[in-house]
Amino acid sequence: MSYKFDESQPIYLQLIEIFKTNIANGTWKAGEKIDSVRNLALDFAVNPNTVQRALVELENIGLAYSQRTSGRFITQNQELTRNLKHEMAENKTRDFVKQMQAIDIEQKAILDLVQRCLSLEE
Amino acid sequence: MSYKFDESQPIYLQLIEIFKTNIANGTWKAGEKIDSVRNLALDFAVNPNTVQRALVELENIGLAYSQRTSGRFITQNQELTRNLKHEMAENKTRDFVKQMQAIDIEQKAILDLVQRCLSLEE
DNA sequence: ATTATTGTATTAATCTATTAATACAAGATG
DNA sequence: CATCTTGTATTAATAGATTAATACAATAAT
Repeated sequence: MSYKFDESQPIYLQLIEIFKTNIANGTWKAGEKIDSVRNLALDFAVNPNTVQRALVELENIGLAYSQRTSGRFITQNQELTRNLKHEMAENKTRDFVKQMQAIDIEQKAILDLVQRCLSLEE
Repeated sequence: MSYKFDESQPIYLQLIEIFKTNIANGTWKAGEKIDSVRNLALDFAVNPNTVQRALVELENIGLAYSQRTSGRFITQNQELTRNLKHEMAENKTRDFVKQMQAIDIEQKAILDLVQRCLSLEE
């Protein structure tokens, strides 16, 4: 694995984002077992406590649960994982539009930019 | 003024973003004088050193310059301020699209979301 | 039964962002 | 000339994120 972390943000927050992304895009499926804290820490080359902190957050929002000795799992609740994807998509869109409007980009120009960016990848 | 800062990122980085936004959207025009470090610090309710740090960054990328005792100014170079707007717009678009693709949203869905978000504000 | 692996908890150390308190230099202002 | 306002620099203190080194509890694996 081995990610590059952004220096401008705490690693545990970036881990949360990565984990949520894994759930949203189906890399981590509902009910599936997650790799152990220690292994994840090795993969991401960070301290186990940092991973632990991010995973506890994931539990707090109901996306995962842990079983003391058998490991940690993604929630069985497929409703939740599906919602996550939509929520993330809508939040990111809202943020994006807000930022574009803050620098005074017109509606049509926003759509054009997105379209152009998408068409670069076909 | 008085902004709410995000706890997930250093304030000086958020200040840089705010200042760049001010330039990009024309709030701070090319050649104009900026408020003093001390006043900005009061406005944003942060330490003068934090403002100073952000402003030095602004100078490093050529968007501002300081005159020892008369104050600090936005660059006279209108080319630069115009470019800033375009660069920011393109970067934000690229980031946005990347994030949306990371959570497995299809091209058409991305455009739909943006369009829906924009139409909510007319 | 023993061992290995799991999550969890604790405590100290380190590093960095921020605050805070100043001081200095230089030009503008009165 | 004296004072005020600039930007700038320095140093110490504080707060929070991260690392580090362990230890414990419970259960799965052997």
